[in-house]
Amino acid sequence: MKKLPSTTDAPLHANDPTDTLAAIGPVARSSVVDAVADRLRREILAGRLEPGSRLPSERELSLALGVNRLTLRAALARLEAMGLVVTRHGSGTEVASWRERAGLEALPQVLASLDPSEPAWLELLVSLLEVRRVLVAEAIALAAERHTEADLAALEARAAEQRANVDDVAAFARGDVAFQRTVIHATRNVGLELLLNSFARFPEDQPALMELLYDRRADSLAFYDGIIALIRAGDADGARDGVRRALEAIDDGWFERHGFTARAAKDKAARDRGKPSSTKGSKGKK
Amino acid sequence: MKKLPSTTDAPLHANDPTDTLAAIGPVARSSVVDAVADRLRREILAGRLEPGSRLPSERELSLALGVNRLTLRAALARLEAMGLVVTRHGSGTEVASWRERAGLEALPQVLASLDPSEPAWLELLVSLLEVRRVLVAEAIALAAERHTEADLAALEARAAEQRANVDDVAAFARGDVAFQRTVIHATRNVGLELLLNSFARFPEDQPALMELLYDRRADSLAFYDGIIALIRAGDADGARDGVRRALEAIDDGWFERHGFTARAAKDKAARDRGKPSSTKGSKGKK
DNA sequence: CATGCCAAAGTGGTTGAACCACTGGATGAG
DNA sequence: CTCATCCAGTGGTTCAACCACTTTGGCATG
Repeated sequence: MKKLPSTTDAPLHANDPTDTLAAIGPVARSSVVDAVADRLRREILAGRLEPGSRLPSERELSLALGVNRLTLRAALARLEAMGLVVTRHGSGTEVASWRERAGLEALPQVLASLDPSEPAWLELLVSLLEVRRVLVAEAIALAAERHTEADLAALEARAAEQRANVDDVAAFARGDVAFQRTVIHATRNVGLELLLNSFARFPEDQPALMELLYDRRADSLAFYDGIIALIRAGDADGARDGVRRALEAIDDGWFERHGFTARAAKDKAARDRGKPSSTKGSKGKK
Repeated sequence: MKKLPSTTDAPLHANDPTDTLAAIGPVARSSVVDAVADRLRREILAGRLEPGSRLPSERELSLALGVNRLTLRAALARLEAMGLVVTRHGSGTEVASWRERAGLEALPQVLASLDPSEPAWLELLVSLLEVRRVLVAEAIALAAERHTEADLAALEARAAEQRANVDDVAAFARGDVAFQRTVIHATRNVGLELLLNSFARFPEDQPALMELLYDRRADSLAFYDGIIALIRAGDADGARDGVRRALEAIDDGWFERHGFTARAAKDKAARDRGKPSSTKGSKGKK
């Protein structure tokens, strides 16, 4: 029987005492299938189980993990829904390429399964922030076109709530999602709403990352006001460009503050192959 | 025991003879849990099971559906992973609000669970196309910045393949996804790659919709050439604006061709509250 | 020798019954 | 009235057995 690359061996059971220690973490993983699914998810996302390779049979694997076959099946079902694994009746279960099958909600998880010192980690974070910039800019632009007075009032309310959250990272992260949801509500676009959902579990799932990303919360408060002003102004195209550039500046600042300057710059240089620095506009944020 | 609003009653079993007849369709739904999950998914997405309401207990529901409790559980697990349902140990399973929890991949499914004559259907399609426009434009812009010669060659190859697919909608839809994947590969952005995955199952899952959306395949071929030219030119900002406007024109044309003119226009008017028609650019597609 | 059938082994899929763990409201003591 | 306790009902897990599908390799047939 093939043995999985072990992280923490030991049978996975509901009242495993280690859970008590980890209770400070993401949340007590009380369920066995949660534990099994998490374990396999990490193995796959960290690349220790290669895409295309076949998993051991359910009977073997369940034995190896010390859980019932049905429990393992529940975990595998979850992974399959996530697009991390493909199972075919009569044939077997194979590891899928998450890049080709998983949805956006996998990105935070991949990020969490890697170490920030790895180059891949930085690449993923850059990708994530890039996507966020586009979506935020577009949402604000559409909101500028389509908002009502009620939307503006709701935004003001959310921004006010956030002022009370500056000292609590977790609360602030949740509040930020709430603010973005309010913006998106003003766009009347269901697709953006669903897109946001992929980011929404982020705060709960990856509190450590939140701590990193949501430094400078006071600055965010000012940014909220800027966003509201842009939406109120109603100039979609202007808002789109302004927000895009403002967010680029913010993200660049974040990388510098966190000592990614060299690598980020190198990364950027490698990308801007022979192109004039076209994105260096002069337009400010507001 | 509460009975579900019935669509097709009758116990759901593997070798249901109707599957043979439907084999031409999406693909033979051979699995029981597939059938159960599909059934419940439809009930929820079509709004027949209201968000917030509690599902019958697993024991009751499995009995009502004529399947084993574990089979039902597998289906529920899938729905939970999709964000359509939330289950709490000891308490029960309740229908979640897909707008607040589901990912982008739910959009095509919701679309498919509604009738095109319903107003909600049009709203969803408009949302979907809007999101697609943004993502495609951004992908092309980033590709313009970061592509290599190899990327361009791959794009040419994909475009050439599509010329052979003009007569086969299904093949063309798959090829279109492949083309977009190649564009996105040139962006070096994993997030966009994952985002595309949410659209990738579309052709397999909703062939009927493909028939509708991919009329005018010859025009798409020309559009491919235009995209490649834009990427080769390397002007990110120009590409972004150009593609955005071209796609807006294309989508508007689609709505007109399919008799949504009145409603789409009304819809649009309701949105452009007091704004000058700023999006009416003059730039053509290439 | 080439072809096609088909039986066997191995894989995932489904079942029924039983038991465990958790939640929330009913119960009853203080 | 307040609070601790109990318990009925819900989801979670296990077991052992069987069903359905895929693959493969050997065998019969041409």
